[in-house]
Amino acid sequence: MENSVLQQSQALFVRRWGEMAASWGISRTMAEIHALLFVSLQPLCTDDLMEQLQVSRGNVSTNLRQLVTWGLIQRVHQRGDRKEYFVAETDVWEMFEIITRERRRREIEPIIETIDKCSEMILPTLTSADGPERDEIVLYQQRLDEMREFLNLVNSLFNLLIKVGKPRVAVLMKTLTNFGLATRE
Amino acid sequence: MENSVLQQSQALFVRRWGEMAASWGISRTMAEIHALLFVSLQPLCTDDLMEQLQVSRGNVSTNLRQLVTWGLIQRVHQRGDRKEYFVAETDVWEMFEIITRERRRREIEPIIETIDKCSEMILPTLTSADGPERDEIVLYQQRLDEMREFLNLVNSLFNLLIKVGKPRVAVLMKTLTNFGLATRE
DNA sequence: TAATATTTTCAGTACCTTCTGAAAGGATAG
DNA sequence: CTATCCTTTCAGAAGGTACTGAAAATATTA
Repeated sequence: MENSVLQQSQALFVRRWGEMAASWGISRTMAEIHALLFVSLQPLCTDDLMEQLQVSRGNVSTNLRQLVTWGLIQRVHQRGDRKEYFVAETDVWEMFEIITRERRRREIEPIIETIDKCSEMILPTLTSADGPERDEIVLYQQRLDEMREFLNLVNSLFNLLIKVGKPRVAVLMKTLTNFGLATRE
Repeated sequence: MENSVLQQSQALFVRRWGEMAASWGISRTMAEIHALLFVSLQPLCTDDLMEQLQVSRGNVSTNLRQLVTWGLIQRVHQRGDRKEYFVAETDVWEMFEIITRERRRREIEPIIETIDKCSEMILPTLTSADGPERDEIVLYQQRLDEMREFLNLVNSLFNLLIKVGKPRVAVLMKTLTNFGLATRE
């Protein structure tokens, strides 16, 4: 089969998507598999993915399983074919929710917990220490608080975005833009 | 020098910060150096960092240079000491702006450009193709558009957040929360 | 100027993640 | 049941990133 313009365009998208994911700490191949399913009209099977991405069966299998666990793709069956096929979640907004929920749980929550623990640790010393040592503790406490506050903000923003959801994003953006203009000094 | 509670707490924070950064595709050591400077009252020199993080001089030197390039830390000089010392940008909001600006430039812009290019590529074929092939192209175009729209939204949100800035974030959050409540079905 | 202190660079090494390929496991058809 | 088709697993290999340590470069002092 010759390479159609459509295939060339899709290959370009898939490659770039993989590169972007790699720089965000996500396996390149996993992202490429997801991208390929995302742009495909028909479900794809393991052999399709192996051929198009030139990777091994084991690699495809492992990454498919992870993508299913994330909830970013689903198994589907074709009548009269034993093979398993896969389709991607194609609602970009849903994808956003899935990814941010999981990454917040894995990477934002732990750092928030750690910050709280760090604050607790130094609490008793704040009352006992004095002089330059006390200054150091107070400053450290301040910086922890600021970081904690910022992470709270990020969390709230994501929650809000997800709650607002796709249908009302346009309205939200308008509100935000107005806000930006209205409070400009 | 014995390990004070303060030092233990800071070490905990530094370690966790490094782990978090690593899962976001940022070098663990670079993040640890930044975290250590962030929680320190005094500027630190290469030897301080080498000792506390147990890494080599070359490693510290390279990562310090990168952090300076990012604008996340600055060189400072101590009277009567030849050594170079470093301090971190401690305004969390400023840090956020620096990091998001750079990462958007490196990782969001390229994928947006690629999506536009992918769209352009298939534009001519849209008029010529027909039947199932045409369906496939139309669907692909739709998915590209949705993704493009989503990335635009993300960009706008970051721009707005940065423009609003630290002092007015509280007001922004209140506005957003009201919005969330007001449009809830 | 030379002597000394400090930083930077980078070739080689270590480490960690991802990938391969083949064997084992599992499902379906005959 | 056996044969066939397909998927999963995982030990070892490959590849890529980060690190070390020492030599070179640079800066400071005398």
